Amino acid sequence: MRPDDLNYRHLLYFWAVAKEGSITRAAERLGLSVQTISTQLGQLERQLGQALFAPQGRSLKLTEAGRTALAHAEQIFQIGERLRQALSEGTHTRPRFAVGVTDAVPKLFAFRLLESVLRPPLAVRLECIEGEFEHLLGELALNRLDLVVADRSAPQRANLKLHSHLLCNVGISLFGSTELHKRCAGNFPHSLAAAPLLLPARSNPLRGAIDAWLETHELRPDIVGEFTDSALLKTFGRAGLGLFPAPASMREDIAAQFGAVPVGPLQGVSESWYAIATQRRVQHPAIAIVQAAGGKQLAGD
Amino acid sequence: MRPDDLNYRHLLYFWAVAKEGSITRAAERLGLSVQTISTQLGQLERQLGQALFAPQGRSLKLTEAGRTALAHAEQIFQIGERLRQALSEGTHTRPRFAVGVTDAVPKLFAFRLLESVLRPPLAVRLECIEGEFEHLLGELALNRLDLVVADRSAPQRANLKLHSHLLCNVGISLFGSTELHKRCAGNFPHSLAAAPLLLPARSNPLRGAIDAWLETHELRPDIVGEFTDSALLKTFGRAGLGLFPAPASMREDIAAQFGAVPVGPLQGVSESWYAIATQRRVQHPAIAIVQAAGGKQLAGD
DNA sequence: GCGTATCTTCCAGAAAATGGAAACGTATTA
DNA sequence: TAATACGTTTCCATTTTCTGGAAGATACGC
Repeated sequence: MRPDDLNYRHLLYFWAVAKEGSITRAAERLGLSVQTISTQLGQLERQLGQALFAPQGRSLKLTEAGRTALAHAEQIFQIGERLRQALSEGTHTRPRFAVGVTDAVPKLFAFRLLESVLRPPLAVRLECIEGEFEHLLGELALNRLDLVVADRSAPQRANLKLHSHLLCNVGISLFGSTELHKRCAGNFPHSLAAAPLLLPARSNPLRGAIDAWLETHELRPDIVGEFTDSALLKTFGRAGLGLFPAPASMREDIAAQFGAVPVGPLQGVSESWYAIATQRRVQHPAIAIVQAAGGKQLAGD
Repeated sequence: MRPDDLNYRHLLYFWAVAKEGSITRAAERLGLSVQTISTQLGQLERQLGQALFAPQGRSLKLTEAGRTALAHAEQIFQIGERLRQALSEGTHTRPRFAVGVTDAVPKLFAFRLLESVLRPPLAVRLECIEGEFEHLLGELALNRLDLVVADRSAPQRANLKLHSHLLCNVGISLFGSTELHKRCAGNFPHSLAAAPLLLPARSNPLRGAIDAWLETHELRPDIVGEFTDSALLKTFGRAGLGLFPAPASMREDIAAQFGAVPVGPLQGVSESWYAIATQRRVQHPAIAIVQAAGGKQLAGD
């Protein structure tokens, strides 16, 4: 490699830093130490003969040259990622559509959202990945995912151009087996005082809203379980181990699949689901379909 | 860097090998040893999990996966090169147009070919590079040049998609100072038997044609100098040190600039100039202008 | 001011790239 | 058929580059 050739490893680190907005976060995402990134970044700047970042307080800000570099790097690594995928998936006829879904999103909702992209005219090969919200956003940034469906919108980070599209906002009720319903339906919500409850984990935005709701109603129910995965939560609910929160509008599905009925509404508590994508010149055609499907479910409520 | 990330250095070497058609040539161009390239290529294939090349006799042939990889690599390194240039040239308003010109091309011809791109509507910043034919083709392959003007067309190498456009074909005469003209113009070409001659170097295609012409006429003139640079050759000619070959149609220019007049035509000897470009989706707009300018000079002859 | 968060510099150990030597396989030539 | 030329691959010691611990510099918030 000639000395004046671009060092693509350095460029990759630069790209990560630019998108994450800080060396520290980029180092985390790349699984490297900050010194390493800082050093390589310095080498890249020295080689290019100009600064890509300017110190901005205790963090960094892209220079004009940096913006140019970022725009090019974005393209380069997008193509690189496509190459990696093209070679790893062999010669499938169906185009790939990779979606990350956080645990908290009801499987049925995700299913209805995504089922249509499998059918013509798109007929993609759907690749579904579950995982931590932050991890999924990382994969999105690396162009390894086309879309993330989550129960929260994306934090706005500098240069990481994410677009969060609200798919659906639903009111939440507590559901329970018929037995629990018998015990708790009367005098709701005061009947909850001694009721067993299955709740989302604290990392889940819905959990915060439910905790606040319990607070206002001065209720101290017996929290018997916490889950990140909404399906697992409902499976425990099906066994009658506790009341669990779920979208009021999914009453029928929950009755059919989990044998549970609404015990009472959590007034003012709602859950939102978002489709999060990177802003690209050419969006994956399946994204529009998914967004439309989200809108339909919203209208159906 | 994650272990399953693309190694862009390896990809660069693969790209060079694919375009050059052999590891040996790629190693030469990159200034590395064959073992190095071979090793890295092997690593890339192992990491991707499939062969990019298949042995074909004692050389290599792209596999289907290799063709996919090449197409992507081509884009990646083209963008990388644009980035390098965008950053090195700062914020010029004029778009860059980089042309390689081999020594053998008369400067005046090159000038007439290229002058129009400096003027509106294109108004590019012209970057002229002289050098060995092979070296210039290398720069072209690396996308560091947009066009090469040379006295020969490009050899057809596998995967190195070059397009040679014939600009001009001109008949050659021998020119000389008025003094030499006096000595040699009578009884041409037999008068050449004892005449001092300034000729292009043996690497030049025109030289082959001239040698053949001398052979057929059974002439053994006194070759006093060999030059790769046609301008330097003519400068010696101007000093009266020998007769020199030049396009018959440039008579007036040569009289004005080098004080030399035609002594006699080399029947059947001609020189061609070519504009050589890589085949891209979007050609540099200046290339069309240059090709048109070449056509005009041809018409004028 | 003091603790904390962030980037940078220095340096030694770890990892990767590199090329010399030689083996191997295939085409060309005698 | 053998000899030769050409091109790739493998082995391995050397060189270069990358990496992260430690410590220093600078900015922000309380």
